[in-house]
Amino acid sequence: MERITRISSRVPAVAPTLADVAERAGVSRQTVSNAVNNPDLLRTDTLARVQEAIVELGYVPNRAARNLRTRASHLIGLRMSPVQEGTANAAMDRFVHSLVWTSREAGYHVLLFSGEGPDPLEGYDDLLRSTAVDAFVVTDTYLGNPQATWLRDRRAPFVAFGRPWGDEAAKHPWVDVDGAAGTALATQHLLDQGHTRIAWIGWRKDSFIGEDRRAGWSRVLRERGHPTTGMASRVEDTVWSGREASGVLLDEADPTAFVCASDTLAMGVLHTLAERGLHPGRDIAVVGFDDSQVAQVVHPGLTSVRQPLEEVAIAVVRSLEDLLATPSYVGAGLLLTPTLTVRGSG
Amino acid sequence: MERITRISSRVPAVAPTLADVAERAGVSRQTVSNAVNNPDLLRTDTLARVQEAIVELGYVPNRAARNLRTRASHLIGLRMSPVQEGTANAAMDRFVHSLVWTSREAGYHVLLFSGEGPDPLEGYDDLLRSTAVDAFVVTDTYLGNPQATWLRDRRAPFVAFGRPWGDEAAKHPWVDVDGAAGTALATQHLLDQGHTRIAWIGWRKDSFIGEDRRAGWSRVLRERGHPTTGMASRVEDTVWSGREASGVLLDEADPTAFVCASDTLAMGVLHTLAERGLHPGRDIAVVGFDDSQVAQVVHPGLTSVRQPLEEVAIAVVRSLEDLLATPSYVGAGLLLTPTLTVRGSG
DNA sequence: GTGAAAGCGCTAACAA
DNA sequence: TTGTTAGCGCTTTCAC
Repeated sequence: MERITRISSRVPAVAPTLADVAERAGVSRQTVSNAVNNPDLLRTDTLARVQEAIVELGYVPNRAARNLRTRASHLIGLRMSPVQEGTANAAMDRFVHSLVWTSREAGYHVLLFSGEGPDPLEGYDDLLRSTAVDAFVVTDTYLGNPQATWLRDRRAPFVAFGRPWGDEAAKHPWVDVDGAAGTALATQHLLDQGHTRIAWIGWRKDSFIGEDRRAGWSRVLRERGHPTTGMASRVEDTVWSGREASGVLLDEADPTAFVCASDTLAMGVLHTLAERGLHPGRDIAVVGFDDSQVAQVVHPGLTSVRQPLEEVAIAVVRSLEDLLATPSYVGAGLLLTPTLTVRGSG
Repeated sequence: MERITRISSRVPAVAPTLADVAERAGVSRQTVSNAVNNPDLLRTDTLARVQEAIVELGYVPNRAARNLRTRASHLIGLRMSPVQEGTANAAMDRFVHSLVWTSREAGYHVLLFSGEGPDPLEGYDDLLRSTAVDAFVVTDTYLGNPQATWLRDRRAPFVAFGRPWGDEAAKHPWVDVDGAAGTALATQHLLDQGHTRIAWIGWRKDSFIGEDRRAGWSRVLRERGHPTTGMASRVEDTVWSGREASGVLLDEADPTAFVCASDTLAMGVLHTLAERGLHPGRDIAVVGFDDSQVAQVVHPGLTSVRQPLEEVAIAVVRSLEDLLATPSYVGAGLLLTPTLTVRGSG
């Protein structure tokens, strides 16, 4: 049975199906399917014939049909949190890019969804149960949210970018960046420059990540016998807070350098310095965290801890593949080490 | 025929199907389908009974099956271009956020794919022909790329964020932001502040967008009889270029203000000012374009033209709905007007 | 190594 | 208003 006539060789009016290819190649539909998915099963000449037909017809497997049959979508769900205006949250966007790129090579695409509304978890549920996605990449645990528990209860396959803070017994796969190692690197770098009075501006105490990053700073200073008391401030993650906190610290603790939990806070420090006629890097050193675009373009360049987000994405996708394999495999959590990008500010 | 026993009421071992709901409600599968998709067709009491069964069973329609049957995926494809390190390209990320948010309300999700490789268009083709996405949102025409032609030839449904530069006869739906209006706004703002020698730093002449933005600046100045000759520079979109260009202009044209085609270039101007001990906003005014995070956090705040990306996303999704409706409808291109966010730099 | 049969879960078209 | 039939395009048995 012939299908609808092609209007042009380049743009068929109707997409060819397995059956079309099979007819053309003189084999059964099943053989074409095998040629696509298990080429090893075919005899070389059969395979060649089928592949030729595939090219001639411009056949591309229909995803919906395949998804229906295999009960998989080859889609990874990623929830986009609302934009944070006024902060330098480069990490998320860079991570998305890396994830898209990496997952492509693994045969996955990234499905973005926004998780706003009464129940932030609702989006996950629908997507999963409607078989729209195979798994999720969760970045919110990164903020200390215990939603991993919820997802596990729903048997939702997911890999977290961020440790299961406060739930060390968690059994889900995760990848994270060692914030303490990053700030230790930053602090060490400042010590190497001759600074000894190094202040910390970080987040409020209820932030696991904030405390982690703070730990790197305090550990290095204590190890070297330098003061930490009175040298630290815990504030909101805003430029304004960074500006305020650095002003107070400059007045009261006489630091010559600042390590900050974020580029946003570091930018706040730069505000204070500018207002006081001090030059970052020359008079006072400043180090931020995340190596955001802001750090890259501001004068004279903001030294910043850079998370290896490309590697994170690779590890996340690898964990995802393990998780979705049969049998499913969940490896140990992976902690990656950030680097320090040195620029003019210190 | 009873299905596999549920393990718990909350997490069924097997997702319920239409048939399960139908059996439970004592109706046919089709009626359940109607209850979900065309509730108006049902008698009130039948509808109620079916809905009750849906809730009890926690039924969620299987997307793959629906997609196969309806030949639609309710997915919008969006290509992610590689990250531009060292520039303040906030627009794309903000737009993605807006698009995700807006398309959700229209029942669409956003599928991200990366278009790298030998043929940048390959990704589009596969996605479309495999019925993975219903349509694309194309942001690259935004840079003047004529790939719209390619997509049209493939009969790929798409809406462009960006005018069909150089192809005014293009028939595809598009939404764009009036760059000239934005820079006109910026220039006018500077004139209102008393500036008369206002310099331009923009992109190379082969950039349609760059020329568009430049036109707003030059038009306003000419209208008011202020000089433009020797007041403009066309460079690469890098901080470094902005720094260089502003240095030269300051030396040779004696401007008191700069309007730039991007925040990246504006940041370059800030570098020059910092190096010369000049204060942005007080000594020299600087206006950028895009209202990036950089503009928001840098000292003393960078005045910048802000694109209404939320509105763009809304218009894009609306166009998409029109395009995918039957019969398909393509309205006129829509040009939105940006606003000016005034900060310390001018 | 290849083919035939069956069915994934859903909805368009029609019949009742 | 509701039910029946058929089939979307694919892959998983299981024959041959």
